[in-house]
Amino acid sequence: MKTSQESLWLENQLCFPLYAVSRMVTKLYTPFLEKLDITYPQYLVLLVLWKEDQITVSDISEQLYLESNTLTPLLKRMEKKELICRERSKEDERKVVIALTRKGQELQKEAECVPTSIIEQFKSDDVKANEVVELKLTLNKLLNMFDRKLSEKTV
Amino acid sequence: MKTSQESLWLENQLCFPLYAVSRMVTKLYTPFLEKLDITYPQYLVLLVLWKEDQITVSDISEQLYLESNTLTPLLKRMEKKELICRERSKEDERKVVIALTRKGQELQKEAECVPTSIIEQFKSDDVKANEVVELKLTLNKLLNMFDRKLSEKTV
DNA sequence: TGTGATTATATCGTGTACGATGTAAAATTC
DNA sequence: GAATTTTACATCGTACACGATATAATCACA
Repeated sequence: MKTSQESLWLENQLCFPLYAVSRMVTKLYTPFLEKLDITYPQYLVLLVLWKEDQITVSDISEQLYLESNTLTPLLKRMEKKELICRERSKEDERKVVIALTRKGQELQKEAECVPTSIIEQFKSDDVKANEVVELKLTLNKLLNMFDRKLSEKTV
Repeated sequence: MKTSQESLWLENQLCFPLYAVSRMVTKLYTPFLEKLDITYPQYLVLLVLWKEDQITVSDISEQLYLESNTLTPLLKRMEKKELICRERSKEDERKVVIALTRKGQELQKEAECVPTSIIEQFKSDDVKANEVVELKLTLNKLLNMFDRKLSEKTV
């Protein structure tokens, strides 16, 4: 049984390795994304748009769990780089439709090598492939759980 | 076998749930930390200091994997809140020693309930306790691996 | 049909993160 | 022991995150 003091040790926390690994993985992407002149959150937006183009800000918001206060400035920066277009919907003037430009579409080909390059760096003697698979499964379960909790609170 | 297109789908990425869950867990802490008038990274600094007081900025940097460009302003804000003292070391004028104030020490008692409150929220029908343990183990392995890689590059 | 509630996005302020660079003290080298 | 290198922090600029709030368009319904 852990004492209440011990429960406050950094090495006993789950949250800390989650926070630290997340930042380190983002750093892994940086050299690859720099070549494409994009940041990691911008890459995530592109992943969403490459799957489905011409979607609203709130569609992106739902998929990435980022609010408009984060997305609006981020999307404006992507517009300035001419990766996307932002346009008010005709049917519903509240909505803003995000569409890939030619440049944004063409970036997909250049990005196709990124995922395997990253996975490569996860391989090591200590961390087996099946552990990484388990990690991803558990994280996705947690994500869905937190997602449900959030929507329950709104209702 | 995944196509190169499919490898760019958000749901096939490992990095994304890592990034999203990390942010969500930080949000879980917010209501608890707000009562203590601290942020999540400030809480991490306190965790380090509660274990070992009177350490240098680079000691904290090593444990949290945060550089001085992040820590210096963060520690200054904590100094303004009178949680810590920042003082140049007499032996080595380059070093800055961080020490808890009385207020910073006393905050520990109030924080002791936080870890269990958070763990409580991880429990769910979908995510079993042993999965959370596995998650933590794998994340720590990855953290150590990336840590080694970083130090190799410096050498 | 008007009017209050809801929705979709934007703005503002604060606090991280982090690459690049600066600076002064200490260590190393010649 | 002076010059060079390294170390320990600090500063600067840019880009997220996010709580709180604003605003305009749409919806709901009395």
